[in-house]
Amino acid sequence: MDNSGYYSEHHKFYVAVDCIIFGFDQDGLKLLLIKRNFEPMKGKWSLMGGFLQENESLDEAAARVLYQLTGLREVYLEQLYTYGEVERDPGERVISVSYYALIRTEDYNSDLGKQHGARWFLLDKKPPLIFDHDVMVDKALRRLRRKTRSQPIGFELLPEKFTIPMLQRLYEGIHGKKFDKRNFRKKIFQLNILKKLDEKEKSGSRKGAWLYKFDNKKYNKLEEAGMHFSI
Amino acid sequence: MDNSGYYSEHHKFYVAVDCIIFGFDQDGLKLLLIKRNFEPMKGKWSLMGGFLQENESLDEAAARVLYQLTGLREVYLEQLYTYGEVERDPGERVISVSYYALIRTEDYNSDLGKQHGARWFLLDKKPPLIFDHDVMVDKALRRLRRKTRSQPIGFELLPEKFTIPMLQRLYEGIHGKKFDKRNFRKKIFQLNILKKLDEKEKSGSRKGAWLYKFDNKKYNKLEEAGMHFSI
DNA sequence: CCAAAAGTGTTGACCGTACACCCATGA
DNA sequence: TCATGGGTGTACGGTCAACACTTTTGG
Repeated sequence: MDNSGYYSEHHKFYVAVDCIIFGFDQDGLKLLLIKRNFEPMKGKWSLMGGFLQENESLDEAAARVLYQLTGLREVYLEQLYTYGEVERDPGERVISVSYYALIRTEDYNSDLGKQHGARWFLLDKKPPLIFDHDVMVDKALRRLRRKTRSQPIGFELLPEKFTIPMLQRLYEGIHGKKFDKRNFRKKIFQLNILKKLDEKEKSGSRKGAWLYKFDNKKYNKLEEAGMHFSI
Repeated sequence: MDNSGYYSEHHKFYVAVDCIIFGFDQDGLKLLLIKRNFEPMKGKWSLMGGFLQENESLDEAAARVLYQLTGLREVYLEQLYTYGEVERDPGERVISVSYYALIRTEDYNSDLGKQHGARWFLLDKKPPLIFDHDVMVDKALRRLRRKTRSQPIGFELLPEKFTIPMLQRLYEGIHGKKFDKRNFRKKIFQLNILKKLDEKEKSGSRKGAWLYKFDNKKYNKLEEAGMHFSI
């Protein structure tokens, strides 16, 4: 089918994906950033990004870019927003589609990261980023806050076995405020999506905290029913 | 600045915007659709769209496309999602950024519409659309539902002066269900964003219903304070 | 034995929802 | 006078937020 008659009247553009990569450990909620290795803005901190290729969808491009930096596949990855200001990239006109990812820092392959000059930054200690990347991060955080308020995503950021205090610290990191632990436990347990294990995590305290696993089966049932989780 | 060394390794793509245009009148919530006038899929119903040009941002392109069809500027217009499947447009690879708009059907210039073969369709009587446009509409409706649940957008769909029963019919159209009128009034008035006028609209009933205006000043104050409106 | 984090229940305020009758008027 | 849509108030139940003390144990 030749449609060059119609389509070819129009311009073509570079299309990129940029990934806002969230991670979580005992220090708090973090972002994975890289040192940009080409001009313009070479050497500045930046989100990990890459250009869309001919044979891949946007989702595939985002997954590829994420894989290149972290060695991870099958992670939580969601499209956020598309940035198309004419001068947003001073080098060339580039349309950038942003995605955010939630990964377990423990799974992350730091050798790959080193090759890209990547580093984790606590959210509130993040350096200024190039272009409109700060805006992208801000939007990602707002989306993450909204999503975690209505669905229990965020478990993607925790190790497979986790304690309630860890989960609470995660939610506090995401929302940037403290929650009452009695109310927090109440709401989490009401959802009935955790499986209690017969193990304790003893490194965080003398007493030790019980470990839990996320119960996918129960969660999927709940999701179909259309739950609401209000932290 | 010449960056061709880096950027030019990559492919370029056609980028389009597609507009989901919502309107509202006494019949209910409607969508403005056009008959596509070029191949592939010529003659099929489609969202109004257009290709991104070299000198405009995505937001500008969406506003231009909307203006071309409706003659309206300064309408509520918000980016939704970007579609980049390789085969989504069988004619050529096109990345499409979707936007949704809320317009007053009374303001709409139907002459321009006719030139594009445009027609309003009640949401639940919409024909099947080309490509992934049905998915776009579905996503737009879900976004509209979510937004109108937390912010009183939707007033953009009403004439300047409107009655509470009209407003309720609008919200019922958006959410696809009936609300109790006492509770609806209570919640609307609690927001304190309406100005009661000294006029009645008498065409809808014998008794007549009081007309109201949306009070922008009060609304803006409220919005800063971070209100929540739960229908 | 003590410091430090884990764990546990109750109450009051507010909000959402369900529900039924009178009002004004044109025909 | 009556049919039609507009307009009004209350009571119950559930959910959210505030709040303080006991438990465990390594050092």
